[in-house]
Amino acid sequence: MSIEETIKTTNKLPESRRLILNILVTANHINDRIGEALKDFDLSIPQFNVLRILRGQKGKPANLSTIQERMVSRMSNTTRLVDKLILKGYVERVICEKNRRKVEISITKKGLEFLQEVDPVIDHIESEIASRINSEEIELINDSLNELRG
Amino acid sequence: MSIEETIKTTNKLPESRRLILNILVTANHINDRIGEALKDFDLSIPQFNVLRILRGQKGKPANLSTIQERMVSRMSNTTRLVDKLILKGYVERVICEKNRRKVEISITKKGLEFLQEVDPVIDHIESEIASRINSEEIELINDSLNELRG
DNA sequence: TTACAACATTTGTATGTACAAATATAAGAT
DNA sequence: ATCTTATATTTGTACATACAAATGTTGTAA
Repeated sequence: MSIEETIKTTNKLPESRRLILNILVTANHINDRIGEALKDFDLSIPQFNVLRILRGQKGKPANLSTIQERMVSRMSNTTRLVDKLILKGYVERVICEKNRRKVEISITKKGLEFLQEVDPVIDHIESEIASRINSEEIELINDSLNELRG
Repeated sequence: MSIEETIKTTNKLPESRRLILNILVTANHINDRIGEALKDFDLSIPQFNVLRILRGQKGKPANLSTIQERMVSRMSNTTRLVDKLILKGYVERVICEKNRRKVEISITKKGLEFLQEVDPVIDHIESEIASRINSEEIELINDSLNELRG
């Protein structure tokens, strides 16, 4: 379905706007699907991303600014986001000995086990979406999107 | 800059996740830029989209569900969003005579004039972003993204 | 050592959004 | 006419997010 059909506009859009709208609408579509799947796990998308970032640290704890710069969507309150994950027992927070301004955050065993449950569900959605186009097309999009971000 | 560099991960990502992340990160980048520009006009992105939808109606008023289905990102409280725009004098709301369940919403003269001020700023951002790739690439992305949404 | 700037996180407040329940109207069935 | 179901919007409540100010910490210069 074309972007015009999707947002039900009959107006002729300039090339640049068509592209931008298409990216935004597609991103929303993806977020909707992933967000819906995560709901079964009582997890928001930002929470899920924090957990994946922490797992990617492979044991090495991360501080708040590290998490923030790796987030897919930058957000302004990582403190409270991490609080939620601590309440659920998925992460823990220790004040850094060397630099007491910093806080070391790491994923717990429970968090890792939980992620292992969630992963296949999300992987499945991501694969299903991506499988609609072939590898060459994927590579082309990736290259172009990298350019667009400048 | 590759998606891996952008989100600063050293882990090898599967092709599908690279694509998905790339779309999401690029969409965030675009939203950040547009959102920042709109801040000068005291307008949020959803508010801006509602105004553009109403202008697209070319005088014909729209009801809430019409607005909702045309929104780039579906949202669950169009009533209050419209309230904000009414407070600013950009739109007006009239209860439909024929079907009193429906509400007819239309953009005011002030709203149209305001949009004319905002438009060139947003157009400029959209063109600047899109100009980083050529028309063929844009068309390829558009086609592929349409496929991805299924 | 004190003072000051830079840094890292946290908190307060306002605003935005999601979801479900409530309201109101319309259309059709009995 | 009354009851039920479907439709369209609004409201209540909880939660999320943005932004700025506040807190606490470190390093450095007078």
